[in-house]
Amino acid sequence: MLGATLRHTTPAGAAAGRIVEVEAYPPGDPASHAYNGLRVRNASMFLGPLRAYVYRIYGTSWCFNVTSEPEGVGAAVLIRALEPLDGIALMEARRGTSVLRDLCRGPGRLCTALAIDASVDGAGLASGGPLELEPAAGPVRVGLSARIGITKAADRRLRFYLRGSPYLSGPRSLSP
DNA sequence: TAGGCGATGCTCT
DNA sequence: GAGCATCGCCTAG
Repeated sequence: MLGATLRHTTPAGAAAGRIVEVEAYPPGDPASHAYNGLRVRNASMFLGPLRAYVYRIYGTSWCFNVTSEPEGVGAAVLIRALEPLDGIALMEARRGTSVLRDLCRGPGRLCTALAIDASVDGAGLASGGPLELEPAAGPVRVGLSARIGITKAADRRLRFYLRGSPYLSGPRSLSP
């Protein structure tokens, strides 16, 4: 996932960014929304690989995940931050800021910038559709750390980021 | 940069 | 009724 490009095309235009930070929520993980089995809310996690799983958090923000396991197995990768690439004016308008570093730094912010909400929950990520995931162009330098903002299984090192990227979320100390 | 806090809509117990 | 895979605004240093 790291280094891949996420693009969302809407009637307002296209917006895209390079994925620089993710967190894994694998099968059997107590912190995963799929841990307690298939529910209405988490149904998209069980659809098979490369599907969108979108949910609302704290009543105010959306979070975007990409499913990662075969159909029937609930697991996903949370996209935590992007490096803005295309449609920057559109993202600035949606976010209400022109600070490039802040456009997609954090899971809720990148959803606002790309206009991702419940309407794309369960959608496929094949090229040609409104939501697209383009593979990384080349090798990337990966760092890892504990995940941010969770309480269960908080010690597992399942947060992955592009070393040296200025577009990472969380405190600097977490991304050496 | 770090820490506190309110807003807000679910799901689960 | 509690607890969140968060954010923006504020203050202190």
